[in-house]
Amino acid sequence: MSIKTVSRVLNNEANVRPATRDKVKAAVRELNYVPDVSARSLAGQRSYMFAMFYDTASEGYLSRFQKGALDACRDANYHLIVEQCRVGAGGTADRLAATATQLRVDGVLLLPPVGDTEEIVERFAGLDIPAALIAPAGETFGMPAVRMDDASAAQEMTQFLLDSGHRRIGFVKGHPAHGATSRRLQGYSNALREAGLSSDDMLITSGDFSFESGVDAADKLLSLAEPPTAIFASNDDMAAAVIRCAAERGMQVPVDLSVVGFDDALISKATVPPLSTVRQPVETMAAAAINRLLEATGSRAMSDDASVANRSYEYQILHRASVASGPFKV
Amino acid sequence: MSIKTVSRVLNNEANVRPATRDKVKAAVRELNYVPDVSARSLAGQRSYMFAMFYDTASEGYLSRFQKGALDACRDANYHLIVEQCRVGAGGTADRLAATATQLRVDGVLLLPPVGDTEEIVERFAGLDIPAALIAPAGETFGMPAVRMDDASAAQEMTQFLLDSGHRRIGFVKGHPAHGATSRRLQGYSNALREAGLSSDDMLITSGDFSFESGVDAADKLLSLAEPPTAIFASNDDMAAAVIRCAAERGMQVPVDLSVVGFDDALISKATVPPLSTVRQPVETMAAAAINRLLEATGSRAMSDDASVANRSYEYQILHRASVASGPFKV
DNA sequence: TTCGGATTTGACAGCGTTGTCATTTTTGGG
DNA sequence: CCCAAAAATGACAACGCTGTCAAATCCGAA
Repeated sequence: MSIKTVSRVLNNEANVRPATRDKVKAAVRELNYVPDVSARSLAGQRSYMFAMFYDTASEGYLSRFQKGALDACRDANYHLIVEQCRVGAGGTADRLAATATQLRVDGVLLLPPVGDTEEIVERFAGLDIPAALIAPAGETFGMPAVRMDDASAAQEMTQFLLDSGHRRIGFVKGHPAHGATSRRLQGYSNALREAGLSSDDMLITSGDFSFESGVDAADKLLSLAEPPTAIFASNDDMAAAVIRCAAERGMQVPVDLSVVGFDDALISKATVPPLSTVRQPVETMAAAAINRLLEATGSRAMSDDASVANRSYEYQILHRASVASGPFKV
Repeated sequence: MSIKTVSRVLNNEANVRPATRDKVKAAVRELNYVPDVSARSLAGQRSYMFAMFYDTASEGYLSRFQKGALDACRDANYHLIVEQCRVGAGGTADRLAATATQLRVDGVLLLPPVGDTEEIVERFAGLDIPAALIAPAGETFGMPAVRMDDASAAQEMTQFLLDSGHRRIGFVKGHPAHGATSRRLQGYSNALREAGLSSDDMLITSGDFSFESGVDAADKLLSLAEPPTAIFASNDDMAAAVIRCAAERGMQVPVDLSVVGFDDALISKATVPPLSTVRQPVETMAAAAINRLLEATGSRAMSDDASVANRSYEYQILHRASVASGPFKV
């Protein structure tokens, strides 16, 4: 029983007699043997490692995404290296590429806004390391991408506000570096346009997904001479900030102001009233991204699911108590 | 200029002539060379990798901790592998040990409740892989531990409620597997005892750090014949749930009920009114844990800071609007 | 200028796997 | 029962570094 035979068994290669295979497996269990990942990646062409690059994800997004990715990795006996970076800073593309190279990872996950950054995406397109883009904005250079139809979700949510009778609907944008930001704004605008409403630039404020930026945006919107009767914030943290601001001004949500968010973050259940929001299948998307990388590595049979390249994932609109309907003055 | 000399320069070893060193560095920059981590860990005795094992951390905790750890890793040119596990499940200790071994990591971070699980901690004590325990409950087997004085913080917070005139103070416990859970309860009890109050078991409810468990606990406490005038929840998610429940019952916080939490999670700023809470230096503790591992690996000079072994980290009590004072009926 | 010791550099053998290819064993047909 | 082809197994180099130790170079003092 040579060392090579053991290797064959552990890698599930063909041409090993069942009896031998069993004997090896027994010994492995007996000795509690685990193959050394470093040696494997040095000698073979796989490292059993993926890297996940992110900048700043909202708390809930990071933990949900990471969970989905880790579950998928575990199933495939892979490990996940996480790395934080600043997409704005110079040399980030080089550093990420260098990291992926020296780590010999079999693939990388580029979370937003990393996968939205052309310089970085282009860099990985030039490397021969598979990269999966999560919710990217622009050019994918033929790389696998996993995304949700943010525009439709935002449009649907806006439509819901319109259906509830709202005509002046404020919008709080997300972080400009994220692809989702423009797609969500797009959906909002589409809904207004289809309803025959002219969009009022005063009603569109900028934000960066942070609670604080939501406070600023809400202040601006609620101080308007003609304030909106509903506000759609690009994520729940900012929506919660809007609710908080409204409360401070003595406004009652949803009586005086309807508010909706995006993400179904934990915070959306804690606000009073709870927020209507959009739930993304974050864990599923993370797992899908890992599976794409696995396919690229050739370690996973192309499933039907996978053959639907770059498909969009289903969102879900959660109706909670933060929206009121009624006739509003125009 | 042999390959060995390059190795010496990259590892900052002594006995390389400055001129040689410069030449090598120039070439490295020129060729964009990065040493292969797998080869390094196979040949040498360091892998430049740490592993972080966690079960389920609250969203905010995970992202803050991970950030602190990653920042510290980056400074030392280390990488971080994350792995999720279920401490309750059988064989977890073996699997974690196997993972750490096959990965050749230079150390592991055991987050709560992983580092609270005797079986797992004991397993790592037997391995020769340095392990740092984060906020552990029990025996540390001589391993480096990084913790905060949860008991003092909870006691101080409870004292604050007492000082505000509250005499019936409800308590919502955290997840029983976490060491912090009993320490926080301890602090609460201590404060009551020192105030000469007999503790009422009816006022102590169980929870598991989740929002939902907070709802259940709040329902129980607020349904009491003699309900508390203040509730101390072991974390902010549960405290937010308490506020939400109170609101649903038509109670005004803090007029009818004072609520305090623990963690300074994002959610604590979103509640109406915002929560008084305890802020832990999570990032600092994570960085400290990494530094301990670095010391254990011998790659970091023992700093003064470090010589204070297993010291506690400073918390901060944040006073926000969720507590009212006044005379309450006893 | 020369010598001895200290400093700097390099040659070479692994580290624990996998890939390649040769060798051995098994299998089935005549 | 023998032989060829197929299947199973093993020998060995290589992956890109680091550790060890020997060789080369440098330095200052006599």
